[in-house]
Amino acid sequence: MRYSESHKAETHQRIVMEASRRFRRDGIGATGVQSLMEAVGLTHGAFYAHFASKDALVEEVLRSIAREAENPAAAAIVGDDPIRSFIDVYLTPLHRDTAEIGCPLPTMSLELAQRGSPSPETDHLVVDRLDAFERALARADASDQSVALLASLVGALVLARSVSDRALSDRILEATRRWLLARASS
Amino acid sequence: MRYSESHKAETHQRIVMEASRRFRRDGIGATGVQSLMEAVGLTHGAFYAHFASKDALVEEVLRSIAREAENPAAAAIVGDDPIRSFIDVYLTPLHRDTAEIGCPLPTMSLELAQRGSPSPETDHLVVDRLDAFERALARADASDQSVALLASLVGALVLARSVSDRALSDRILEATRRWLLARASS
DNA sequence: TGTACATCAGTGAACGCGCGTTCACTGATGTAC
DNA sequence: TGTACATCAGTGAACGCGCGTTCACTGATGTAC
Repeated sequence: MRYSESHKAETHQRIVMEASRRFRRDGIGATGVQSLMEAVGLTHGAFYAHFASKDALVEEVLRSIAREAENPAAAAIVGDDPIRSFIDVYLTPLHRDTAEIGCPLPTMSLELAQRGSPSPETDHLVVDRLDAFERALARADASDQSVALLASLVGALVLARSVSDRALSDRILEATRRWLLARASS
Repeated sequence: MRYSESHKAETHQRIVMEASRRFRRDGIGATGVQSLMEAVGLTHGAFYAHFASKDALVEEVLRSIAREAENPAAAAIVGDDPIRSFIDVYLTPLHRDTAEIGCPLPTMSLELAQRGSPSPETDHLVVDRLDAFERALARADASDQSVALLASLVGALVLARSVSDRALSDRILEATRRWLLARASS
């Protein structure tokens, strides 16, 4: 069946977006090509009309995430106190429970490294975030603080998503948030 | 072939220790039963003379890690300034590059959660660490600070292991270390 | 305007592979007679 | 002391399964005549 001119590009984009959500929610390894294509409404064979391999999809998803400014993690770098806003949005139960539209670093960064494909895409995600922090901070120790802040945020989300005790998970988010706001807000 | 009385327990322990290293270095999913048993010098079939399943091994490894005090992450909670010592040891290139004998949280915690088996073992690892911090801190905001400190340490190690640029990786460790020592040391 | 052909996104069976797991079997050693 | 048997850690072939990937094929539509 032949489709309208934009049809392929639209399908392509739907695959990328679904993968982007699943990679962040379930991880890359746990996202199979077959179930991914089923979710998009196609059979697995069609995948290779759009991507040379799963790794090629991973790269495109990373580029797509780096591009988008709509994810909660990126959207909050605005307002009077952008750092405070970012912390407030990042360390919420909502962000913890909706990994599929959240920051890719807590879920994907380590897996990308363990997969052994050291593409510079991960570095870009980290560097872009650090640059945004440094711009918003504009302090003497902005460089160190940006790094420490990002590490705290990512670590808190990793731990909050890892523990099974909901109360402990909430405590991790709230305590880190309080502590960071007392020390890191500009 | 029948073996000496302690032989089975020794083999059992060798499997647990090898798995403990591999789980932390490569991840649980990436550690296959076959290659694990090969590393111990046995065939894969023998695995089930020691463990009911791979999940049973995972649980025993977690218990083993919680028990051991020899890993660098736990060993440093001593001396005049135990928090400082801990930070100094945790945020080193050595710890980053020897995940197999390091803290299990950066590598294993998220994967345990993603596997969907919410055993309380992960929670114990986190709670034990937090308790140790609180005891060493003994300050008014010790609870918040313990959580934020652990989050920073875990996040920094996750990020340092994720980026491919070695200089950036070193910078993540050093900047977080400087920032934490200036604010979190007791 | 009507017919023949080219295009190509998507189909679905099949590929080799490694996974966790099962199980009939081996054979060196400890124990019983 | 010598022989027969029981034990059981470890062997290795085989299981079903899902993975990523390949490929001959389909068939609705756009284009050419």
